[in-house]
Formats: sequence, structure tokens, C-alpha cells
Amino acid sequence: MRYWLFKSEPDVWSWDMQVAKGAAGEEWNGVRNYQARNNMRAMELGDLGFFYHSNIGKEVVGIVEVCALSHPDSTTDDPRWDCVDIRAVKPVPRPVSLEMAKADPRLANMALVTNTRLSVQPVTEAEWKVICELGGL
DNA sequence: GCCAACGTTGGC
DNA sequence: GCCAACGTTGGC
Repeated sequence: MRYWLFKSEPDVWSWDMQVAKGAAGEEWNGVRNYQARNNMRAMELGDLGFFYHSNIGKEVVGIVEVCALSHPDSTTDDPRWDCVDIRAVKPVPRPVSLEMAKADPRLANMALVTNTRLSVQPVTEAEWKVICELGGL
């Protein structure tokens, strides 16, 4: 079981919209980046991830679970692009901002801090625990 | 709105 | 296969 982080601009796809999809979840489609796609291909059912709002908010606002394995992205005919489905699990009581993540030396090597442009990232177990702690979970 | 960082494309 | 040009992302 591994941990991940999914980035989305909230005016395009927000946490509230994700929650509205309920247990059925929704495709994490639209990713056109090989590294991000490869991360999704490596995901397994039940893997957990953070839901991060980029641009507006810049904070981890929720926890999601992978509920469908990697499959072709329905928004394109290009066979290169796959995606998983995710469903909302629970909100983060105190959203963890990028600023907070940068300020915590335990997160100095986190992809969120070091590789800002990657939209689907792996998260280590240690990083997961730190974010949960900061978020009041 | 600007710009730095990074990925992709295409000419050679 | 290299690298310049270009496009996109995302923080500020």
C-alpha cells in the first residue's frame, strides 16, 4: 500500500466536486505528463492520496482512495494516456498549506516542495504521517 | 500578470 | 542524439 498526491486547480476540479461524486469516485483524467501517468499506472486499489489545491489555496484539503486501476483516459483517443479513478475519503480538518510544508524540515525532500510542476506525485510513508499530523488527523 | 522551471517538439 | 525554441504549469 502506497501513498500519493493529486494536484488540481480548484476552479477546474475542486475537493467539493470530488466529494459530490461520492463512493463511486471519478476518473483522474486529463493528465498529459509521462511521469504523472507512470505514477498512476503504479497505483493499486486502496492506495491513499492527498488532494491538493494548486494556484488557489495551495493546500492539502482532503484524502482520497484509488478505487479503479489505471485504464485509458476517456477524454482522449491517444492510447498513451491512462488514468485511475479516485474517491473522496475524508477532509483534512486543518488544510496543510504549501507554506507549512516548506517550513517543516521533515518535508524538505517532498516532491510537492522540490518538484512543483508534477501533478501526480508519490508520497513516502514518513511524509504522509507528517502531513496528517500537521492537518490535525 | 509575470516569470522560473521544466517538458516536449522539431530541425539539423 | 543534441539542443534551441516553444508551451505549460504553478508559485509569487
